[in-house]
Amino acid sequence: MAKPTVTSADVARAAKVSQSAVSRTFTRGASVAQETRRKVLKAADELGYRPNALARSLISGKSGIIGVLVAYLDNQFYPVVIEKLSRSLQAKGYRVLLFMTDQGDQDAVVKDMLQYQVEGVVMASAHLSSQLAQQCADNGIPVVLFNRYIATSPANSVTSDNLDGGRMVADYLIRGGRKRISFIAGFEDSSTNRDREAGFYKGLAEHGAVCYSRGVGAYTQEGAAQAARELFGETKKPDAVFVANDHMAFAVMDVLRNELNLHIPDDVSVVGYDDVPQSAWKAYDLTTVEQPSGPMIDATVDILLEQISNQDVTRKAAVLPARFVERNSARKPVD
Amino acid sequence: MAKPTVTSADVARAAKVSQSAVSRTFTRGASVAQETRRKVLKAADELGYRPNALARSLISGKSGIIGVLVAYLDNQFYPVVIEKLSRSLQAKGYRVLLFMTDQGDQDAVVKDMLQYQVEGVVMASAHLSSQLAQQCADNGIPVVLFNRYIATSPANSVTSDNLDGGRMVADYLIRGGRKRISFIAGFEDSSTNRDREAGFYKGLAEHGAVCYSRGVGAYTQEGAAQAARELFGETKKPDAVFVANDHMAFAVMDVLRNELNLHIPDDVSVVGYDDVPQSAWKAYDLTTVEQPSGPMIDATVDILLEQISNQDVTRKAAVLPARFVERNSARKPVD
DNA sequence: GTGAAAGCGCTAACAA
DNA sequence: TTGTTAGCGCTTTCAC
Repeated sequence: MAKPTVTSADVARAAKVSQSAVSRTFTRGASVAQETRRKVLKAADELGYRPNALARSLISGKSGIIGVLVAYLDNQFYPVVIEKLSRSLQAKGYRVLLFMTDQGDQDAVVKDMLQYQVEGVVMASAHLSSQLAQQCADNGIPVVLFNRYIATSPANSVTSDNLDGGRMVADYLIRGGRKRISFIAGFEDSSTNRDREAGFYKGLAEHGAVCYSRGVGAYTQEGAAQAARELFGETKKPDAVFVANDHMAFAVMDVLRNELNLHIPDDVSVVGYDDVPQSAWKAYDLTTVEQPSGPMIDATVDILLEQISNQDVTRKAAVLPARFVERNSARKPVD
Repeated sequence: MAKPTVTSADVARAAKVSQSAVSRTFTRGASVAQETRRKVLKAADELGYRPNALARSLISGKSGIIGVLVAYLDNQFYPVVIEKLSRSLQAKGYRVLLFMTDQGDQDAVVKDMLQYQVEGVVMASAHLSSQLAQQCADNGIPVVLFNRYIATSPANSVTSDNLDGGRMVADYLIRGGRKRISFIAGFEDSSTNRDREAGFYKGLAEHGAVCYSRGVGAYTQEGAAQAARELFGETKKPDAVFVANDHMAFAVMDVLRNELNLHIPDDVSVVGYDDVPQSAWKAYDLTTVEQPSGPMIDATVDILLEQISNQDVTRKAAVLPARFVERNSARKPVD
């Protein structure tokens, strides 16, 4: 288990060249003669040399690390995002330093990221004090708030058009002949929930309708299940429910079917939001609104890389179009 | 957007102490006088100083970074693992450098991790050339193969008792009165699949039974669905099927119910493996075998940290007990 | 194209 | 306890 730590100096010695020649050989775009390069690579290979990225970062001022902050991975939307983000960043030559964070320790986490000289930060944490993004901005580090925004923050944001998405849901349910349409919220103070709910109400209003009843699921399945039990415990039950995300919608469907013996979509229409992979699973076959995670990731990476290279610090707010995905958990409009 | 990069020297100057005094103040366990520490902290706070972790790592030889390699996050088992692993490591003062890897680029990824001076590596990638783990071992970096093992590798491994798990499934199905019991495999060359399958056959044999038919799903839902269609396309259909993981089992259940109009568990018993969160969702209510992800992560972190601090490089192979989880996708033994 | 020399920001002896 | 002094392994002028 020897770990002799081969350095560029060792390689230089073996190849009988200067240490800088070794450095140049491993630096893209440096001018090295064919022959020198060959000698260096040969020696490096024999010694098992690998450049120390930390030392390189120290002097170059570029760590090649992007910090990613996530609150939880229960909702499959986030694993999908992490996978795509990670792959995209890797392809561009960056690495992901991943942090899971609860509300409590966010401050320490951001501090830690900063110490590791991350070149950019992606925050997909639901609760997010606007101060944290500010802290990064103060250090000149670009931040992208993913799937959330804070109006007062200097941070960039990438979201999908939750307002329009909510509106589409309302429109679809009304056209499907629904009369008593309810809503189960996520976190009431999250931007995603606010926009989806506002768009939903607007859509109802366009048809002269209003929301029949309302519960709060706090983006958890237990919360959503409980909210469903309450909303459907009334004598005059809703005939449709818009749930603020798919993750909660699955729990709602389970309660409606298994505890309340309601038939979906005949007795009640259920619509979710996100279009996570499970929505397409036949046992749920959930009508929902797609958040285009691919394009959202692309936008995130674009903004980040651009702000890392340029000093352009214009605040960007990308809003990608939402797409209604019709499946079989909500009664279809007859038209 | 100034980014003046405050260094310890700047703080020293402001606090009128030496640069080393600043360093000591930010080094746990160093001896600094109350008064000195106070002055330093005050100056640091005013200047907005944060120690550069990269510089620190360079000299201390400890990066505080653990590399984590994952192949894909479709199967919810892995997001759960990543979340727990990440939280546990953070709590112990380490950070996670996350890499998604396909078969093709594994080599480059490991090279990259090594360059970043990771202190340990967790590999949860399904296909894994034993050579990679070897490479890390050569550099004296502890490696834990998570949920997989390679007999010929010097790497540690943490798994659950897949052999016993497979055996329990066979036993349960037989005791449930099943006669034509089939198996849908994952990756045939993965250790998880090999052990689950071997244990399963052994369990059948103990009752004098054999496997009725067999398909391969390659741990994908499409593959599993196709395998199910084939196995159940025969005139004499199976009356039970053990699917090598939950992720595939959901797809199998969907095919059985929606395409073949079979009733679960009356017509056919389905048993999965992993006990991912979705298994408890009522639409599936999948009987399965739990892999204890919590204890598995604990073991992983323990092994890693111990080998990082000690030079004890004894190869460890932790095998945690599996637990049968009875739900309602398989006919229950009457006993 | 190449080598010498000067650091990047920090920790860790070593004296004082 | 404190300051001084070497570097950690690398990139990057700068002459040659």
